[in-house]
Amino acid sequence: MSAPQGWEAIRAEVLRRIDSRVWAPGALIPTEEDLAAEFGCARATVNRALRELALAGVLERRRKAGTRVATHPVRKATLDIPVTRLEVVGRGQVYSFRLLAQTKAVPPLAVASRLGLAPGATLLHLRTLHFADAKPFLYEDRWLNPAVLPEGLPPDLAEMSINEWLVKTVAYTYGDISFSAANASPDEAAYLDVAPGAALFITERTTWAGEAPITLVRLAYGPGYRLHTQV
Amino acid sequence: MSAPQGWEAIRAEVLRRIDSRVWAPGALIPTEEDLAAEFGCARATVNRALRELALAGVLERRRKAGTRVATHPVRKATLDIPVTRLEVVGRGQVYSFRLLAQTKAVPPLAVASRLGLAPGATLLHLRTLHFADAKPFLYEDRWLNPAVLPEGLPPDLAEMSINEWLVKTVAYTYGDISFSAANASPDEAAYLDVAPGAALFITERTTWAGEAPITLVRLAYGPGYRLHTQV
DNA sequence: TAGTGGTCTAGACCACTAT
DNA sequence: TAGTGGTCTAGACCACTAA
Repeated sequence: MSAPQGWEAIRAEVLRRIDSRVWAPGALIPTEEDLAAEFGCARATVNRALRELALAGVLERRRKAGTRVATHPVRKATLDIPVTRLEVVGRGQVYSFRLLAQTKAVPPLAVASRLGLAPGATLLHLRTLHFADAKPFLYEDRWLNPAVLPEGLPPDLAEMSINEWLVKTVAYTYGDISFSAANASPDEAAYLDVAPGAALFITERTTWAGEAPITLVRLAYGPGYRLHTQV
Repeated sequence: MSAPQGWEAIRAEVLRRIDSRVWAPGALIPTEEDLAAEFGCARATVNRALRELALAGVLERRRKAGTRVATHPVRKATLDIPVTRLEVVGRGQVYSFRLLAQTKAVPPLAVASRLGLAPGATLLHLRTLHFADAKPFLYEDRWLNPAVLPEGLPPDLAEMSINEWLVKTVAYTYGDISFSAANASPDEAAYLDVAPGAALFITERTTWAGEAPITLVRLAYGPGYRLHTQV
């Protein structure tokens, strides 16, 4: 057996009561103090359990108003955003990558404005193809702000992909991510070895270190890719 | 000003030290006890801050081994999974939907097995088209376990979509979600008013109440849809 | 204004694990 | 086995807000 102890047991019991409709959606549940008395523990322990459930979107809490079972469960799903190499290795496949192009260029206006840079600023433009078991897995198109690279690019890009080198070298404090779908352009189709127009899963990330933009990267995954999580 | 106080201030300071490379990736940081002494607070307060950062993937903690700055920041992104109606309304558009079909049917084997049901079990099959400002927004294909519906389907489906009625009626305790991309089938293209083969953003959810499967639903979003979050 | 959640404290014991 | 994080306690004060 491994019955949860402590705050996890309380979280489980609260979930059970919600599931069995002892506490219906929208209903007010007892105060932390009352629950602590019922479960014979400190209020902080109940607080920990209810706080986690509120974070997960199961409960809605407001001071003075008390705690309610969420009516519209805006469930929160937590996604892991792994480094590509580890993602491939985690599937039991062999990882490799190939740098297709590395240039200095003035980015499109949309890129510059997304990064909050003046139009006309020069960025590094890198395009990389990542492989799983020697099969194309991911096409990466990256714009990189040279100002955040104290020593320029690493000399040896054989060992480590740009992304991995970046996260070791330039810690970022803030970023945003979006997911969408797009039809493969002729170029992308050729790189990923799929039919032109195939539906690709697209991840776009922008990252910042404080006020300074670091990079904007677009990842195009071949057909069959799935991002998966639990709620 | 609104300088953070308490554990949030500690979290901010730790992030600052990581960002400024006072604590490099992979480095061991002081123990909770030491930090509590430095910041002049209780160890529990430091623990709260470091726990949040570990949850976010910024730190890696192990008993006895101490706390390290994550080398491969498997950053965690938190996504909100809203009810479709609220998603549309949240964009400032008018929401409506149309139930295209409602039948009892034996689902494909893949569906039955994903739900852990015996092959041959009969499920409800619902197909719904959701609109934003009278434009097709989302095509929904849902299999529903009738065993979890104590009173059958609601008589009036004009007010509330199936999904919204479900979450009010059958609280679920567990689910999983996956995101992918797919080319629009001829049917989907017709419903969503896009070209056949257009890249659609696909969300698939399976939900459970305890041991009982509730529903498996596939949502196909038209081109232009983006799921967005911050890290 | 009073009720409720949010957080902090000082101390304690325990669980895990590097050595 | 000893060091470190994980959690709990009993009590306190504060922040927010419904009534």
